[in-house]
Amino acid sequence: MGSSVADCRGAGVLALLHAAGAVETFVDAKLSAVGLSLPKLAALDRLIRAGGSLPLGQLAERLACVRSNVTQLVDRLDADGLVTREPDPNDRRSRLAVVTEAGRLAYEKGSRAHLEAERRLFGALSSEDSASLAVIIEKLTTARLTTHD
Amino acid sequence: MGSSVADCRGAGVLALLHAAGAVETFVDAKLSAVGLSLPKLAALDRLIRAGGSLPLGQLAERLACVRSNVTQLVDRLDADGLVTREPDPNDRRSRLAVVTEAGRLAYEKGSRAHLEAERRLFGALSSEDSASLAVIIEKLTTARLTTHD
DNA sequence: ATGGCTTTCTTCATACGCGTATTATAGTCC
DNA sequence: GGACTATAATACGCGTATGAAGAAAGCCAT
Repeated sequence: MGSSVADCRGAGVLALLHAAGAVETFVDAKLSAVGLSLPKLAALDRLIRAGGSLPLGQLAERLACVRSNVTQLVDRLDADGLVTREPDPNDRRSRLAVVTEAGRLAYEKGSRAHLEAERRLFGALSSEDSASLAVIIEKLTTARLTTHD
Repeated sequence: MGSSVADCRGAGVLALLHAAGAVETFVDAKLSAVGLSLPKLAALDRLIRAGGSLPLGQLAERLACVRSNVTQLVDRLDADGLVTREPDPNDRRSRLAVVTEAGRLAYEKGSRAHLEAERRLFGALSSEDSASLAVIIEKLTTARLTTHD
């Protein structure tokens, strides 16, 4: 992401976005040490969980983003040698993103980096904090939908 | 912004980033109705609070982002007619971003839209929730710094 | 005063997200 | 079988973020 939303005082939207931006920056910094970014790690994660390959459209769906975005993300992963594009034998319209060996390796390292970052950040929270946070996140994400007149 | 960080289960980093992305999307949607975005509103805010104008470097500092970013943001605000660039009488290296009348008007509307979005989102939270969130945000943003070895 | 650092802004390359064409392939219906 | 529609990937334009490198202006010290 990279929010830029500075301001913060109080616990309003801006404070939340600022904190999220800081968290993301922190995690991304850890990941960049192994040549990854959060979007790249997420893509590798979906591919590996799916058994090593997916049509780009499927990948887009699992990443909850638009197709054109995945096209570009896979371009970058391809340039990094972490995935390759191969024809889909079942549907000639479709192309498969396939994780390479280097991709699996990067995923291993990236996952460890991510877990470590998570421990650093969330280790500062008590278990009640974590529980509150889960509730708050739930409320915030559903608030928009219900007030969606 | 648009984080793309899908996954979410539990209250880990990914869930937090996902929620923040959703919140940002929501606020941005409200702002786009008045022709603004969060970065643009933030820039207008800093300029107006500073009395109507700032050198670009100062603006970058107050937005907590890099200069090149502000150059482009001011380009867009300029194109929108919300800000103009004027020479700094005190230092010819420097250029001032100056809010226009249209800029002040947009700021008024944008602020109202932002406040309304805030009410919608945070209205779903109890006052204990808000208090917890403030604490959590504080802990998360300082955790990184203290474990910064 | 001139030569050398610093500061200010801009430009360029890159990454990531969105939406909207456009193109190729598949499936369907007359 | 040929036209229509649905779907997959891509191309393109744009907003927002970063960082590196350049140009112009100021400052300082010899």
